[in-house]
Amino acid sequence: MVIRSIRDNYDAADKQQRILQAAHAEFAEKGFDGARVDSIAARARANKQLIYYYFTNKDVLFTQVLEAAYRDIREQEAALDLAAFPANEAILKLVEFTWHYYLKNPEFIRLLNSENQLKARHLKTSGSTVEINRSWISITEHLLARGRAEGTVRDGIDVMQLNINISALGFFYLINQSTLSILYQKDLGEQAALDERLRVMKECIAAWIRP
Amino acid sequence: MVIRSIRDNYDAADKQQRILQAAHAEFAEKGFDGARVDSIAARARANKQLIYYYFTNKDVLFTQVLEAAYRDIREQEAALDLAAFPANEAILKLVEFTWHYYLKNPEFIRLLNSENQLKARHLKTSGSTVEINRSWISITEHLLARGRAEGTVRDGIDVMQLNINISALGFFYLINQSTLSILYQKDLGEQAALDERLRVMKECIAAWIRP
Amino acid sequence: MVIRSIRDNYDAADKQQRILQAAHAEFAEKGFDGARVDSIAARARANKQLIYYYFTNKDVLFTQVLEAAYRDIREQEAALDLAAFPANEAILKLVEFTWHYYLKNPEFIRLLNSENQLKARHLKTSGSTVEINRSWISITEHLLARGRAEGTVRDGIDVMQLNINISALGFFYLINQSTLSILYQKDLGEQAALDERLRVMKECIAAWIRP
Amino acid sequence: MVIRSIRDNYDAADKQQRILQAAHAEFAEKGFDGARVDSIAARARANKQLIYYYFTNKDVLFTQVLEAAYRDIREQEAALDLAAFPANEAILKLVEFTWHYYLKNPEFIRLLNSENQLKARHLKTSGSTVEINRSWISITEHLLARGRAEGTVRDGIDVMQLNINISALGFFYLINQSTLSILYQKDLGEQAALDERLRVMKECIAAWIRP
DNA sequence: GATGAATGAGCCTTCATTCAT
DNA sequence: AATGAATGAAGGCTCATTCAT
Repeated sequence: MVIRSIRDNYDAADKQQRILQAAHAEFAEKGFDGARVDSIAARARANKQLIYYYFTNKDVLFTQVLEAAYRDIREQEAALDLAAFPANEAILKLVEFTWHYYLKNPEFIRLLNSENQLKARHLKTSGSTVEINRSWISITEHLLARGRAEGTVRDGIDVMQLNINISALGFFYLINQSTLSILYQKDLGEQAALDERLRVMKECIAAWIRP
Repeated sequence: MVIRSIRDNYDAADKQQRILQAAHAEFAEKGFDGARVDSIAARARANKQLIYYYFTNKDVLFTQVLEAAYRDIREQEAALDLAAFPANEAILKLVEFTWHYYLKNPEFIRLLNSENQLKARHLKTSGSTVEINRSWISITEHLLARGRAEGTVRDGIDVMQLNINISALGFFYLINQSTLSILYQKDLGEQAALDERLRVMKECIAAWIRP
Repeated sequence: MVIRSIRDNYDAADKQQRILQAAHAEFAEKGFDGARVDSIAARARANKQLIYYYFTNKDVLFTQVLEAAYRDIREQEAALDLAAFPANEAILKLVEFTWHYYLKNPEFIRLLNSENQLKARHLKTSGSTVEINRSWISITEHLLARGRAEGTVRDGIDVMQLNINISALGFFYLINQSTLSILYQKDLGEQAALDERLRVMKECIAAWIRP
Repeated sequence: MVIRSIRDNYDAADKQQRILQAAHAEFAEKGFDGARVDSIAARARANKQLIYYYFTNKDVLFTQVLEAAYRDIREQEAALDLAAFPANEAILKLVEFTWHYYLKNPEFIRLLNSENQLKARHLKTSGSTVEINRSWISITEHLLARGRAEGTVRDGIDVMQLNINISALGFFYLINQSTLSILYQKDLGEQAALDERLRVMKECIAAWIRP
C-alpha cells in the first residue's frame, strides 16, 4: 500500500476523464464497431493498456460513456426553470432545449444510435441509467398535470408519447442529416434550415397538445 | 456475346439476388462495420469470392443494398391509391403506410441508420437514389396542393417538413425501441403499444395540418 | 472436326499474339510475381480463360514471352553487318547495338531480371533458348578470331567474358536506373547521360581488347 | 519512461533484429512480391503481428532492410585501408572488395534488384540512404584525384562511371548467373569461374583507367 | 474457340486484449 | 499506476485456376 499524493490522485482522475472524453468522441464519430481502442488511447494521450486498467474492456468503456451522456442531458434539463411559464409554453421550452442540446452535442444522438444498433446491449447492464432518466419522465409528467389544471394543455396526452415526440422530431432530422441533405439536394445543416426546423417542431407539438 | 440457356442466366441472376438479400439482412442486423462478408456469403450459400466477383467490394455491395431498399419503399408508396380520399385523410394514410412499412421491414430503418452513421458515404456516390426518392417528395407535394384547394389542409405546410415529420415520429420510436423499452421499463414492441403509437402519430400530424 | 476459314485461323493467331504482347508488357512492368493474369487479359482484350486455353498457365506464358524476347534480340543482332568493319570496330558496333537494343526494348532487361530472380526456373525448361542464344556466342567468337588475325584485337579475350562485359556495362546502368538516379541525385535517363554512358562503355571495352 | 531491465531491452531489440534479418533473407530470396510476411515471422520465430507492431507494414520493413543493406556495404567499404596503395592499385582493391562483398552477401544484389523492379519506390522515401551512399562516391572521388596526381590514373575518368563500371561487371555476372549458366552450359558459380571473372574485371578496369 | 461463373488457398493487415514488469 | 511487448482470431480482399457450357 503506497501513500500517494493528492497530485497523483488528481492526475489519475484526470487521465480517466481524458480517456472518457476521448472515448466519447471516438464512439460518437465512428460508432461502437467503428471505434478503435488504439484511437481512443491516442486521443487521450494515454497508454492503451491503461484503458483496460481503468475500464476493463471496450464494452464497459462504452457503457460509462453512455451513462455520462445521459447524465449530462438530464442534469441540464433538470436545471431548466420551467415554473415561470404556463405549462404549454414550458413544454415548448422543452422542445427548444432538446433541440439545442442535440445541436450543441451532436455526439449524443450518435451515441444513442450506436447503442440502438447494438440493441441496447450496454444499457441493459447499466443500473444507473434508468434512474438517471427518471427525471426526463417526471418533469414532463408534472408539466402535463399542471397544463391540464391550467387548461393550457388538453387531456389525453401521454408522458412517454410526448417525450418521444419531442425527441423524435429533432433526432430524426439531425441523425439523418447526411442522407436527407442528399435526397433533398439542400444543406440541412445551415442556420436558416435549423431555425425553420425548430419552428416547425414547436408548431407541431403546440398543435398537438392544444386543448 | 454467347447465347446461353435461360437456366444459366437464371442461376447467375438468382445468385446475385441471393447475395443481395443476404447482404441486406446482414447489414441491417449488424450495421456496415459489424457486417461480415463471410457471413453474407454463408447466408447466401455462395462462395465468398463470388461476392467480390459481382460486387467488387463491401462498399459497393452496401450501396446496392441501399438503393434496392429505397427503391422498394418508394415503389410501394407510389402504388398507394390516395386519390380516393380527401387530402388530409390521404396524408394520414401515408402516415399509416410509412409506419406499417417500417414494421414490416425493420431492416429498412436500420440500413438508413447505418448509412447515416457513415455520413452517407455510399449515398453520395449513388446516382440513382436521388431520382428514386423524387416520388417521395412529389406525392406529398401533390397531396398538400390538393388539400389546400379542398380546404382540408392548411396553408404553410412545407413538403420536406411534412415528410420528415411523418418519418420521424415512427422512425425514432422504432429505431430506439431497445433503449426506450429499458428507460420506460415497458416493452414498446408489443401490439398494443404499437397501435397506440400509430394513433398518437396520426393525431399529431392531423392536428398540425388542420386548417 | 470443323473446317474453319483462314480468317478464323488468322484471328486466332492474332489473338494469341495479342496475349503474348500483353503478357510481355505486363511481365516486364511488374515482374513475374507482380504480373496479373487478369491484367494481361485486359491488355489483350481477351477473355482470361483464353489465356489458359492457349498457354496452360502463367509459367508457360512467361516462358514463351521469354523465348520470344531472346529470339528477337538475337535475330536483330544476327542481322547486323559487321563484316564491313575491322573486328575491333565491329565489337564496338556490338556494344552500340546492345545498348540501343536495351534502350529501345527496356522490357527485355526487366524480363531477364525477373527470370533471374526466379533462378531461371522457366529457362530451365525451355529447349529452344539455348539454341537461340548460340548465335550470340558465335558471332563474337568469329569477331575475336578475326581480330586476332587482323591484329586489331589482342590475344586472351574470352568470348563469354566479352559478351558478359558488353551486356553488363549497359544492363547494370539501365536496370538500376531508378536507384542510381536517387543515389546520385541526377536523372540517369536523360539523353546526355545516356550518350555519355555509351561513350564510356565503348571506351572501356576498347581499352580492354586493345592489343 | 520506465526503467526496464537490460534483459528486456535486449529481448525486444533482439527480436526486432531477428525480424529484420529474417526479412532480409526472405526478400532477397523471393523478391518483394514473392516474399511472405508469414514466412518472415516463421524465420524470425516471432508472432506475425509483432512485425506490424514494429514495422507498420511490409513496405516499411523492406525499406529498413534495404537501408541496413546499404549501410553494411558502405561501412565495410569505408573500413578498407586504401591509403597504403597507389591509386590505380587501390581502385583494383575496390574491384576486389566489391566482388567479394557480392559473393559473401548474395542477397545484397538481389535486394537491389527487387527494389529496382519496384522502381525504387522504397528508396524514394528513405532519407538516410542517400547520405549513407555518399561515402561510396567520395572514396572513389579521392582515389581518382590522387591517381591523377600520382600519374597512375589517367584524366577524364568520371567518379560515377567508375563506380558503376566496378559494380556492373560483377553485378551482372552474379545476378544473371542462373540464366547465363544455362546459356553457356557451364556452371558460372564454381570457384575457377569466379576467380577468372575477377581477373577479367580487374583487367578491364585497369586497362580503362591506365594513363 | 470462347466465355461467364465460380472457387480454394492465401495474403496483408487490423484489432481487442493480455502479458510481464 | 503505468507501459512496452506480444498475440489469437479474424477480416477484407486478391489471384491463379477450373467449371460448365
